[in-house]
Amino acid sequence: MCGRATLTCPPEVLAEHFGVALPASLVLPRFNITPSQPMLVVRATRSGSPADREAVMARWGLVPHWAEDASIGARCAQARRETIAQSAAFRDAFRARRCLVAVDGYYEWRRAHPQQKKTGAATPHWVHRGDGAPFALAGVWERWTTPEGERVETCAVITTEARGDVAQLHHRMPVVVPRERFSAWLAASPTGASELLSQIAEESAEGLACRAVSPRVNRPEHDDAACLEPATADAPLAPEPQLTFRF
DNA sequence: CCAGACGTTGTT
DNA sequence: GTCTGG
DNA sequence: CCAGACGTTGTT
DNA sequence: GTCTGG
Repeated sequence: MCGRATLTCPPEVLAEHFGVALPASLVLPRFNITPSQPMLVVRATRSGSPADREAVMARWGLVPHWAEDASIGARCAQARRETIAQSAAFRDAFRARRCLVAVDGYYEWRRAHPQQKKTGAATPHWVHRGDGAPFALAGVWERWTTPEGERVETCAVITTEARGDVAQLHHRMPVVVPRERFSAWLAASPTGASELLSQIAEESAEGLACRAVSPRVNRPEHDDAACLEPATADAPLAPEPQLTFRF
């Protein structure tokens, strides 16, 4: 879950919402952001006050500082809330390098029936805020140095048990940080971060809406507004339990 | 002591 | 089936 | 997350 | 880098 994302809102909306200047390398709009691609992340500045933030682009798929090659990043696009504080790959970042991953939606694929594994019958859904605002996924970031000495910034999104109506889509969901908790999340002490994360996770479904969209988004090279087209109601391969436009 | 893992998803 | 690339 | 590849030799 | 398994 949460293995694709969107960032389609105007840059001035993003800058205002997160209280940052946007990096020059940010490309907008994005309708199909995949793991391995740059994500917009907001973090505390190196020596600034808790409210002092900066935005940078970080490759989606965290690579721990001790990794010998970057391949582990392919399996570290998400970090489980339940284990992040103990896991070797994520715990350092969780203590010292938490961030906000800026999105205005993410995709969730839902199979109507368990039997539909190889049949390509998973339907993509776009999860977004009912009010259309961008929002923040709880994340962590790392700086990895290649054998050649090049520095690469990477990030991961934290997932938790699905809450509320989003649970109808999937049993996991990203942790969503409400705007009033931005500073607390970025500034929490290493010990306080776990407690805060649990609190934030409980509220993660609030304000989210969802709609079934075109399978066009399945292909990572499709990065355009057609990905958000509502799924055509005809030719459903299987009856779906009532779950449609918005919660 | 050294060697080897270090992660998530989903699916059965 | 499993891994890599996007 | 899904899509697509998944292999070797030799020869041009 | 650090922990677990042998």
